[in-house]
Amino acid sequence: MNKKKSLTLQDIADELGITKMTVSRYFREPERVAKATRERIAKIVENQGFVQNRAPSLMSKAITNTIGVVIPSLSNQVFASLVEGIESITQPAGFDILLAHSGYDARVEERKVAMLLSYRVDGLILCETSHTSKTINMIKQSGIPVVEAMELPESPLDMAVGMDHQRASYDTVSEMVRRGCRHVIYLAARLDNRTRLRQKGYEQAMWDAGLTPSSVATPFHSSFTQGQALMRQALNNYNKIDGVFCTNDDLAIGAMQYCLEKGIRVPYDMAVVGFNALDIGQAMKPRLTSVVTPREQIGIKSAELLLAAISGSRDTQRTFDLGYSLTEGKSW
Amino acid sequence: MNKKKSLTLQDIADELGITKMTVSRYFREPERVAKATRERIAKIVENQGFVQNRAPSLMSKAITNTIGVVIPSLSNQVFASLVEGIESITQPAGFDILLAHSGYDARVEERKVAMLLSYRVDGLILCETSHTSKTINMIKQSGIPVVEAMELPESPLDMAVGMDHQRASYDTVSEMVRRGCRHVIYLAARLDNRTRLRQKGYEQAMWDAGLTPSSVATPFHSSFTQGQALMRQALNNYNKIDGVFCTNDDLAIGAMQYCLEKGIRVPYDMAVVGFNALDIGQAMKPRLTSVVTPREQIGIKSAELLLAAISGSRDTQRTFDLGYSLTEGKSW
DNA sequence: ACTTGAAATGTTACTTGTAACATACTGTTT
DNA sequence: AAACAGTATGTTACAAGTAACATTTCAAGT
Repeated sequence: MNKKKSLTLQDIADELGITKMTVSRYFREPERVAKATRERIAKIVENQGFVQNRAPSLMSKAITNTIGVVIPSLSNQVFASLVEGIESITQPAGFDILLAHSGYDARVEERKVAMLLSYRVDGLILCETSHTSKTINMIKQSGIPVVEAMELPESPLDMAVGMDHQRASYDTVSEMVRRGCRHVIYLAARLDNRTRLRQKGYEQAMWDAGLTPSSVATPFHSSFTQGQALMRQALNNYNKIDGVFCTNDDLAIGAMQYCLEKGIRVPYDMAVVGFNALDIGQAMKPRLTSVVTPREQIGIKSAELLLAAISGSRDTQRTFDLGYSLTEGKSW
Repeated sequence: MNKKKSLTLQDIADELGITKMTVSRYFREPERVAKATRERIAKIVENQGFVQNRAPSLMSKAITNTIGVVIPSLSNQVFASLVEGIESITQPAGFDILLAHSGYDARVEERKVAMLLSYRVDGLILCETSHTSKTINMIKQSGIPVVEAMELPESPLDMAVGMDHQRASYDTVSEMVRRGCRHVIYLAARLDNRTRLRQKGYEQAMWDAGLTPSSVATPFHSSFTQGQALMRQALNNYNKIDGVFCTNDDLAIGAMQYCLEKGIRVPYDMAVVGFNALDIGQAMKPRLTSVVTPREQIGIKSAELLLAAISGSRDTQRTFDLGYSLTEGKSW
């Protein structure tokens, strides 16, 4: 079974003794086609499982009604919510999403952006702020609008929607200190930019409280078992820890489990705080305290801005801070 | 900043006083282009961030070097591994992946398949076995090869790679009984086909052991908090439970946490077994016993079969069972 | 000097849907 | 009967790469 020569508008037109133009109209402005003709076309389309070839309209039309989205990971609830937010806007607007993932690697992002641009997407949403120069070059050349989602880079490529990770971190760690923690350690996995920003906020908060920041990191990407390992390492390296601030909930859960295993009581002996407020943290005993990131809102706002820019009506504001909040659990 | 009229091969050719055919060759078979010319083209491509328009080649070439992949969810480690497996094969072979997600909904799958087919992908990998008739129609019409990954449907659309969920379930529950469980309850979230198959296996194992199966289900999609809720419900409804078999690890973790909270000791008072063997289960105390699904292998095999079929060399075998194993934790 | 052949580049026609404009046909109004 | 509006459909040219074949160029072999 080879790839068949696919059915075309012309094939349908021939079968009905009309021209492909009428069939083309059937799809784009059906009310312009006589009801009888419409039904005859519909019948063939149904029976034969006809799907239009998108290529010619990519060529002849300026707008393709597609946007490209590059997320770093396919298994992170954070980006799932982000994409959900995006789709809630793009789908009713008749836009398709081409999705790609970069594995947190700027060179992979470059490859994926090139692929998306080869399909002449009308806009891009990226979830990272560090890009290769080739990526930047290609995007500039294409002239399409871009939203960088999640962070608030100092000089965005174009537009940015996100929150201030460093500040969220600063505030949260400050509150840990206010609640009595004196030796808070920062646990970090593979260092992407958001991890670094959160670390900065943590360090600042510690210095400002007259305390000394210390962190434990792993080059592996974050996971529950890495969280365990980091907690073990932290306990080995430092002997007066009374709190850990984790770059995300995966690590926090792992850390909390390790404490449980070693008889370290959370929060009495050890405060554990995470970032992102995933569902898992809510199911834990004790319930995890975590920074809530407005990821679905970020997706919605990003898509709205992008569609506005595509249709030519840009906001003068380029950067949108959607803030953050906190789920207060029982882990601090 | 509007979408610019994008740079074309012709533009580059004009700038160098050659024809676009030579520039086209530069991309497809660079060794056929004189070194000097090659370098002149390269310079422009680099400087201007040129990206080829894919549309014309979608039209003029039979093969597009792309495959479409539809996964049900963007936040499930299971499908992340599957896609990783797929890409490990397709990328070195020069194939791009167009990714879409269906949210476990056959009508959304239909929309996404239509979108992918409109780009004339050379093959499809789907992760579900229940499709709308329109989906089936469109795929049949296109004539491209399809792999259904994860399960082993009785009559696959085309090819299938996966494992026997019912059997894995049967064996695992049988082992729970052998270890002394007498009142095992099945916990299920939103009923997709795999959940149903696992339930069947569970029920069969219970009947075969002379025991009565009972289950607790929720229409919501699975999550850790749903796991807690289901465990609560199970304990309310049935008063002699000594084990739960969960349709996946999310539910199992939630269930285990609920037990912990209520002072029910796992595994002494209650055995908890999950499905998929995610990292989180390994970080739990007690470590979760779970069925290991060979998802990366499924991805690899699916991609291999698909690429083989695209290049015209099909295996006679249509269905591939990659088996399963078990991580034995401390939760049974 | 002449042939040969391989390397480099060019020419032409084709892919399929769509914008823009043109035409045919119907029934209604004056 | 002529004019007209409105609906339905048709005609033509075009988008940007590529397959297939054609041509040019130039050094090597006789």
